[in-house]
Amino acid sequence: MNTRFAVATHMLAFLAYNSEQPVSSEVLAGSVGTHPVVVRRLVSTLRNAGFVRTQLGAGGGALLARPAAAISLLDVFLAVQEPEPDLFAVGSTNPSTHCNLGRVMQHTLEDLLGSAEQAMRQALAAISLAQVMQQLAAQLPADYSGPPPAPQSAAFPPG
Amino acid sequence: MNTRFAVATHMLAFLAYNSEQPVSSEVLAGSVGTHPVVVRRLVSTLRNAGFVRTQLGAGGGALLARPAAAISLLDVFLAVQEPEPDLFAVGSTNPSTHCNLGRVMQHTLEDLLGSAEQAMRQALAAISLAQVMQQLAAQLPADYSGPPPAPQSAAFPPG
DNA sequence: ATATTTGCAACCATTTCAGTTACATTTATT
DNA sequence: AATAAATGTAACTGAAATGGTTGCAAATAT
Repeated sequence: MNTRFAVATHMLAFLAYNSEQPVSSEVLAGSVGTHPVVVRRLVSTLRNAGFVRTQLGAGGGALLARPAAAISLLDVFLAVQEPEPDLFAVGSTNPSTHCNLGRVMQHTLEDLLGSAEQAMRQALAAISLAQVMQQLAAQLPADYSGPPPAPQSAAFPPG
Repeated sequence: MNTRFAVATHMLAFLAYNSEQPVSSEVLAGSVGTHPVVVRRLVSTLRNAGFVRTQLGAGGGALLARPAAAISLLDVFLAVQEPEPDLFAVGSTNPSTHCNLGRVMQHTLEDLLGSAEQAMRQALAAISLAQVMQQLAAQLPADYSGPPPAPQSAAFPPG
């Protein structure tokens, strides 16, 4: 799997903390550990999905577009994965249509493996960005574990 | 994701049906829709994992090494994926160690997303190859839906 | 005006993957 | 003993995906 889901979640968490003002792609890239253009690509996707909004021009950047409690990890997962990922790639196989087993195998696997994928989706749906923040706060040093710090504070210096 | 899991499951199901005699990589490749060498590569993996055994030489091929009820789809999944797949690729990100959020994000995501992956694994663990066979039988034409047909029958002509 | 920043297209290097070729080895059959 | 059939494995290939990078137009704050 690619890193987009993990990176997108990381970015959203950052935005949730710094919810006061726009965060530039450079700052986000610093925290996430990638290139600003990579960040902008992902932000673009998240903007189309309605999770963030962006401000152009100097002092611009990305902002969370809805409360962290209103974004589930399943939302994020679906937004950043290419259309219909088909987690187990059953659809990418080419079973023989002349072989009876081959003919029905694809359908059967889609059924059975689909249930496993569904389980994963339900687990992701049960986690909101707000919960991610909570878990993060519990692991941050004591002086940062409260609500979002003052705008552009040193809490998250762009490494 | 790659197609190895789906293909391996297809192959195992084929072997479970034709449990009487060895099945050649060519026949398997015919049903699965790939190249015999690709089949042998996968068979090699499944053999190391203890799911199939193989017979060298003329008339040789692959055979199921244990009852279909004793192979879960999680077994197959784990055997066929490269070591520690890390479904969500959290470990492949490089969050900044200078940014407090970056520093704990990886750990937090591994925790939270790990629970989703765990849900998927449990769902896979709950499905045995025998169940796959059952579901297959239900979808095969009536004359094939019984127990395994006679050895080398026309039930699954290698397309 | 100027500096900052997004948006986006284009390109590149790396990796992964499945398909393929080639060939040594093993074994059944005659 | 000879032959044919089959596995085991290494190596190469082409295509696709992925993430990084450059470049530049457009927007906007100062």
